[in-house]
Amino acid sequence: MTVSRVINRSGYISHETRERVETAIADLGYVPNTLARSLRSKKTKTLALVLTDITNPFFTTLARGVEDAASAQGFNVIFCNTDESEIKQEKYLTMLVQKRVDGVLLVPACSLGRPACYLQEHGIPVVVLDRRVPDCQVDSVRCDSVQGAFELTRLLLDLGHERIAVLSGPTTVSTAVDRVIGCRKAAGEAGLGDDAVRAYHDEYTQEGGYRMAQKALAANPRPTAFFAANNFVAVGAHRTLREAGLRVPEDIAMVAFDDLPGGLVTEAFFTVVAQPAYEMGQVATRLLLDRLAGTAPTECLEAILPAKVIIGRSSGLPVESFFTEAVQNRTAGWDAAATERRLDQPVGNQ
Amino acid sequence: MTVSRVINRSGYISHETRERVETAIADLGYVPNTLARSLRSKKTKTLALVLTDITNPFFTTLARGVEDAASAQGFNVIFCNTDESEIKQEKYLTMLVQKRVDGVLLVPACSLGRPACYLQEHGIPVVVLDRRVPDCQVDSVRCDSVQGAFELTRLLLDLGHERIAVLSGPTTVSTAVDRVIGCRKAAGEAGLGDDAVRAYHDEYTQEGGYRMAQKALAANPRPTAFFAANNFVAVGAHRTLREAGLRVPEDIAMVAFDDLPGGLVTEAFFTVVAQPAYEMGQVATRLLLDRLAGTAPTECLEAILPAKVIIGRSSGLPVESFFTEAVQNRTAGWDAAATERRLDQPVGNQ
DNA sequence: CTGTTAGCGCATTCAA
DNA sequence: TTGAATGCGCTAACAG
Repeated sequence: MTVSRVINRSGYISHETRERVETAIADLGYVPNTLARSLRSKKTKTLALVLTDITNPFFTTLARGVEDAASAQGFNVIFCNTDESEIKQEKYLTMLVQKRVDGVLLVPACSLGRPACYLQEHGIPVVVLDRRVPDCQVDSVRCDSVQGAFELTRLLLDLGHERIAVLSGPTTVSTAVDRVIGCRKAAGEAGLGDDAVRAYHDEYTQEGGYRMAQKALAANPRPTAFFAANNFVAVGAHRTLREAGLRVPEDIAMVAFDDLPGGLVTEAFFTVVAQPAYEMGQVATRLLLDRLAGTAPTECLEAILPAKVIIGRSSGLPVESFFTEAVQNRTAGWDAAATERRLDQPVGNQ
Repeated sequence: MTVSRVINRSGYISHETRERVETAIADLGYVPNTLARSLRSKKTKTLALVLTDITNPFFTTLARGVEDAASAQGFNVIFCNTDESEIKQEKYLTMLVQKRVDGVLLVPACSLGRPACYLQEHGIPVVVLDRRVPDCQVDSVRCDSVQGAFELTRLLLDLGHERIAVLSGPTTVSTAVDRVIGCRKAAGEAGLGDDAVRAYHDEYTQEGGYRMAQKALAANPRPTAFFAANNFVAVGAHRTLREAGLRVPEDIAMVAFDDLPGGLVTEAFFTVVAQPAYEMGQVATRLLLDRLAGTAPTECLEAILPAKVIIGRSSGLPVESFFTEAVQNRTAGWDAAATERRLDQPVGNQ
């Protein structure tokens, strides 16, 4: 119909017919059907964000970044929680292919590349978020976990700690592995033996943190500092310490990965490496949209965003904050300027 | 094609053709197109959850309840953040009509019924969540804010407080209004004058709480207790108190609406009325799905779920917890058994 | 049990 | 500047 032209402002239309159509639309309460449009155009204007748990404030913030960036270009976002389950993840991915979403932002439930490749094989562009997937050529956006853990550990070493317990996540998750590596690296460079750092692995949850902290406390000699590899783990570990009657930082020092948003916490208690979650979401989404638009370079991009150390009371250091030095950006010039501009602003507080 | 029959397991198919089709599907990497299916069947198997801010743990938890209940029946969920803006809300609602979602769960950005009616006029069932909308016949699921505020205030009154500052949300939001009413009601019944309760209104954010607390502190005589009408406000108000060098609860007692999830907080600091966010999402979604299935009764349902008082250190009371007595449920028998079964379990911790 | 016909609502292409 | 024809991929309703 001519109606289509009116709605999409395409082609030539006389003022008269345009108005006639517009009043008819208003009278009938007509609303165009996106499904039919998408069927025809093979574009859904829809992205998907597949993540492990929207309940985690880190992902929640990231999700806002994604949604804001997407809706700025008229795209909608479907959220999918995998709960770190590969079964659920697979279920969601096939669903997304069936729905013909234009692109997917994926926080992989495991460290394998298959899921991302699966989408690519079906012609759906993917950006992997937060975690590494070694065996797949795919765009990705994340922070440098090794570097962040390295700096956080340096803090502890400078304070004289020589027995550190790393309470980390599942060994299938790259961030959990990398944060242990970064911690060990710092201890090694400080000339400490391998037994200076003891690593524990469990779920990235409060319960996991609680359990790992119990195990760590049972070690002899007891660690003098805890390194929690994520925010939930930190909270769980702290509960263990409180129940054991141990004070932080007087009896045991703590540092952690991932900030808690300012809306949730009255004061900066934990010393953390805060990842720029909102910006990660934004950058990843813009990259994905650039891919869809054909604006991005053909090779596969990898954006490593800077994290920020925020000193809270838990480490025993005087309270201040600073950026990590290592601002890697291997995106070969892609939108780097815009990205870094954003990152001049503080990325979190606790 | 016969293919359709194989995929949908509808009608009769010989084992042989079925297998032939299935191998072909596997060979070709064929994936059915949901868009075309929806266009034909006029069903998208998609719900939408429109809320004000996914960053708030209350809504985050609610969203999980929605997603879990929806995906249990094969439905997907689109999330939309309105940031309390009616403009954004309207934009999203028209988008959802265009997308022909099967149903909408709506946390209205304002207290008017228009948005809900708009959807209903377009044949999309709606369940309103968390807030009242007086001028519209629509299903709704929420907690009793008046009752919750009443009980929380009673706690303060029992401790001898006679000057209470209610730090509430925007006057356009029903919960913000109701929580003030409940507080006033408790003071009235305790025989206190109108000046015993002083109400402040601002945004439901940390900043809002911070500002309101500053104003409240400036009053002469100073209030002896703060009632924060939501979790973010509580955190902001607490920051004000800390900056003013006032201790909680020694110098000023605090109670608040909305729990902070266990994963985020190491100990129960705030005394709160915790709303069963996850269950609210679940109940609302099941109600909506029952509507879609034609299983729900024809009249308009209103489910008022019980909240739970959790005693933390902030009020100055000994720490324990109990359910509110008032478990209203005006859902006329609808799934009430299942709902209440769920609610026997604790609904939050902090 | 299997295939055919037709149409969901839109936009591309071509004709008027 | 407008309209008519066509097909996106699927399934309801029939035939075979």
